[in-house]
Amino acid sequence: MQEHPNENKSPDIPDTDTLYNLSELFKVFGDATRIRIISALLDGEMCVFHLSEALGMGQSAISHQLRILRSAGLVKPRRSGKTVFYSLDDEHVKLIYDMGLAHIRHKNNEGGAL
Amino acid sequence: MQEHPNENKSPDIPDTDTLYNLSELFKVFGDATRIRIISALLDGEMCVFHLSEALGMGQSAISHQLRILRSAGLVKPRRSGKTVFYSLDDEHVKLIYDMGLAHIRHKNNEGGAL
DNA sequence: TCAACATATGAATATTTGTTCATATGAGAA
DNA sequence: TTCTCATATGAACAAATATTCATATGTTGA
Repeated sequence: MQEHPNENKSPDIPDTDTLYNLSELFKVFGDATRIRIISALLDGEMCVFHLSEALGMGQSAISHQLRILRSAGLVKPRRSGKTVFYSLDDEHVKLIYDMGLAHIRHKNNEGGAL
Repeated sequence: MQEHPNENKSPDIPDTDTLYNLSELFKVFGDATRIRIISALLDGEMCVFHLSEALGMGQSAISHQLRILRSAGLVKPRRSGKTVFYSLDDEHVKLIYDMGLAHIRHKNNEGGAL
């Protein structure tokens, strides 16, 4: 036996279909506008108009991106009168977001050392 | 004042530049070929030829994608004679990958319930 | 040096995708 | 109902991107 950190030699390779879905999920995170929306929603729900103001983009562009985020199950809408408030659907969203940020910062900090 | 659930009003919103880099990171995960490469490398290093065989794709396509993965700091090469072995650069890669899988499975399991 | 092999790279092409513009849907107020 | 406001949607265009083909780089062995 070896004392390497990763003991689980699981040939747990998901099928191609699952990996495709996984790539589709990350693709949703892989756009600057959508990430900015997610980032804005970390502090709580926000309506479409407010989002478009915060990001300095047209309402239509935001709405289109919200639809993609919604289809992916990353955000969910709440209607209140004429306005629709969006919020993160799931704690996983924040976890994935934070994990990505951690990676970036990790890479930034080793930049000078290597 | 209102008593909304999210009290932590942390204006910890990263600057647009950082969020752009974050989206670029997720964009790298957001391709089926690259995710399959990452998935294959979870079990250990693999050479380019073997990877192209495992994925049933041309060597050039794999090489192109490996370059993207390498630039993003997700995989690293190790040369041994003529062959180059690739492995995951960083534990974060597996963490992000696993987090994404967890999200997908989570969503699949709530599909019937909601 | 030359030949054979493994990988990397560049150009070209086809597909995907984000934004804009115009318009449609839907809710509240009069 | 009709007007207005907030959001959603569809079409069109521009930009980004993955794969293929051809070729270059670099290593090993003769």
